Amino acid sequence: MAFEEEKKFFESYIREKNLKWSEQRMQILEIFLRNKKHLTADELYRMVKEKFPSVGYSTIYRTLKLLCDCGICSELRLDDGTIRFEHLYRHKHHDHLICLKCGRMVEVVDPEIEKLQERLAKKEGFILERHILLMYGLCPKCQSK
Amino acid sequence: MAFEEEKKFFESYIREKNLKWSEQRMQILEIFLRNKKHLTADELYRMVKEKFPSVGYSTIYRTLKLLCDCGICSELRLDDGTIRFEHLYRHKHHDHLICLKCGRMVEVVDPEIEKLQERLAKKEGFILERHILLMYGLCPKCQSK
DNA sequence: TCCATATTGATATTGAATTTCATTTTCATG
DNA sequence: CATGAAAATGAAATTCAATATCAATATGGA
Ligand SMILES: [Mn+2]
Ligand SMILES: [Mn+2]
Ligand SMILES: [Zn+2]
Ligand SMILES: [Zn+2]
Repeated sequence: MAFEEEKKFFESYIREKNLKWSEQRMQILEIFLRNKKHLTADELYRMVKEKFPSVGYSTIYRTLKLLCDCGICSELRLDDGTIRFEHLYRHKHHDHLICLKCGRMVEVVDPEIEKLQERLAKKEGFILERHILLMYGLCPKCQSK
Repeated sequence: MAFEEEKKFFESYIREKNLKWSEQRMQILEIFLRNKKHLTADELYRMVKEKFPSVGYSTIYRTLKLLCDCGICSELRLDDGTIRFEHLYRHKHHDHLICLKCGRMVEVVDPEIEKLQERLAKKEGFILERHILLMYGLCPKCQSK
């Protein structure tokens, strides 16, 4: 099976916290990793359910929480309130371009923007910890329709 | 009473849409405007309730929706999912610095950041429509504690 | 193997937001 | 002014994602 590294990482986190390994947790992790980023909890639930029909909704949420806690995944709250989960393990910080028509999400980083944010914060006396930048518009494909 | 201009503006919007003027709507608008920005629906509800004890929760939500539709107020969805409403009438676009400790929100704009966002979007072929930038950190006061 | 403890999944519960609906209010018309 | 059609209101019911509860099950150290 794939994603041995992430699975080992998750397992050590689990051991460290005196939690227990479980088939469900590993299945959820694998399916989360196998699929492209930015799934909702419900989308993930349906995918896991296909291979593992007995899985409960709560287990999805509980496992996602663990995955967020250990840094494998991270929650992204969009403009409309929906929460999507994205890969964080060995992924650097990035912002998002989101198509208003088809929902496509492009991951981007602009070091200059990041730097200017720091400058802006400093001007107001803030010490920045993190930020969220969501840019909404039309992707190339959706512009021609 | 204050905010005559905004009230007139709201009233014309209401007439235009063949809706009806009501005491509640005007009270809600006035209290929304009177208070500093970034209230939650519930905070606004409580404030309106003080002067107008019979008001219902739904009327708050319904009026906030109208105020958003006509451009007097706008919804700001924060990182933790809470929705706050802010003044939009004669207020320009701005982003937010938010203190993680005390919740203080500072409104900021950096034209360079805005420009770089456009550049970044163009690089990916996107046509930008809007964006949300939330910067979280510690405000000056909260740094010394 | 034993067994304390964590995990699971069905179900119930939460809380913000919305919908429903009987009653009240608005306002164009006469 | 009245009148009445249509909109607005507030209480209550409903929605929906997320969380909590809890009896049954699985895990893993001794
Ligand atoms: Mn992403
Ligand atoms: Mn603001
Ligand atoms: Zn698109
Ligand atoms: Zn502060």
